[in-house]
Amino acid sequence: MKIGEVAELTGTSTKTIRFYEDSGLVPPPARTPSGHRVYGPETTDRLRFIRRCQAAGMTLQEVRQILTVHDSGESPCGHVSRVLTERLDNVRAQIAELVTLEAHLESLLAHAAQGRPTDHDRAGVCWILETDPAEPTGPAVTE
Amino acid sequence: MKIGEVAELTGTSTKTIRFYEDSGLVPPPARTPSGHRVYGPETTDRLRFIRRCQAAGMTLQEVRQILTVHDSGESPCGHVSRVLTERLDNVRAQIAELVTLEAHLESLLAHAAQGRPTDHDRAGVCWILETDPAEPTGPAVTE
DNA sequence: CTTGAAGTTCCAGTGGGCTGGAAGTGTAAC
DNA sequence: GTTACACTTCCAGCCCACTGGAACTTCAAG
Repeated sequence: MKIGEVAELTGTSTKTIRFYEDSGLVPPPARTPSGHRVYGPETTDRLRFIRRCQAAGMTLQEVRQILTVHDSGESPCGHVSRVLTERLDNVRAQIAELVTLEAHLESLLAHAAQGRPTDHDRAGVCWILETDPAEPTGPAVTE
Repeated sequence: MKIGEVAELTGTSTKTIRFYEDSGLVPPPARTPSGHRVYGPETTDRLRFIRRCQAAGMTLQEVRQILTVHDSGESPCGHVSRVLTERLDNVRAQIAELVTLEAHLESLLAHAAQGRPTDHDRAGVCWILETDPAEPTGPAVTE
C-alpha cells in the first residue's frame, strides 16, 4: 500500500501523513528500493484512530501520548479515559465561557437596538461598546 | 502622555501598543524631538474600545474595520451592530458544536465505563474509540 | 554626574495543524 | 518510448495576537 492509497482510504492528505510521521504519530514505514513508503493495513486503522481522536477534540500531543502507550504494548484504555475526561472538562469550561460571551453580546445588541442618539456625542468611538468589559459578566475571552 | 502612562491607564503593555500601531489600530502619535511617542487623551479611549471589542470576541481585523469607519468620520454603530451580530452567530454555532462534542465525549466515556474486555482483541488501538466519528452526531471539530 | 528606569528599533519566536512549492525521481498505462 | 501522474525531500508560510530579547538612547531624580 502506498501513501496515496492510504490517503484515499482514510481521507487524509499525503502531506498530512508525512507530517504525522515526522510528528511521531505514525511509525516510519518500510520503503521500496526506490524510497517510496509502503504501508501495512494497520496504518489505515491508526490514521482513522487519529481522526476519531481529533473529532473528539484532542490535540495531536494527546493522541501521541495514547499511541505511545499503545505501542509500548499496554492497553491504552485507562489513559484514553483519562484524556477523554480532561477533554470533557475543557469542553464544558469552553461552553460556559461562550455562553457568558453570548449573553454579553446579546445585551450589547439589545442596547444597540434601543438606539440612543444622544449618547453619540459623548462617545469615543461607538456608544454601543461604551461600557467597561471588566464589569458586565466578564467574558474572559483572552483566557 | 508617554507610552508607559497610556499602558498603565489602559492595562495594555507598551509592546502591545506599539504592535497596535504597526497593525494600524492606533494612529502613529506625535513624537518628542528625541523620538518618544506622545499621545493625546483620545488614545486611551481608543485602546479601551479595542479592549471592549476583544472582550466581545472580535478579531483585531474586525476592530480595525470599525475603527477605519470611525476615522473616516462616519458613525460606525451600524457596522458595529453587524459585526456583533455575526459574532453572536459564530458564538452560537461554536456552542452548538461544543455541545455536540460534549455529548460525544460523554457517550464515549459511558461506553468506557461499561468495560467490554472482549472488544479489546479486535480493536486496532483502543476499543473506546472504535466508532467512526462521521456517523455519531458528527462533532465536526475541524470546522 | 551618575544611575536606573523607560523609551527606541528591529527581528524572531510562540502554538497547532497543517499546506504550498520547488526540484528531482519512480511508475503505470498506452 | 512517452506521457502523466505519484512519489521523494526539505524548507517556508499561514493564522492570531502578542511577547521576548538585543542593542541602543533619553529622561528624571538625587
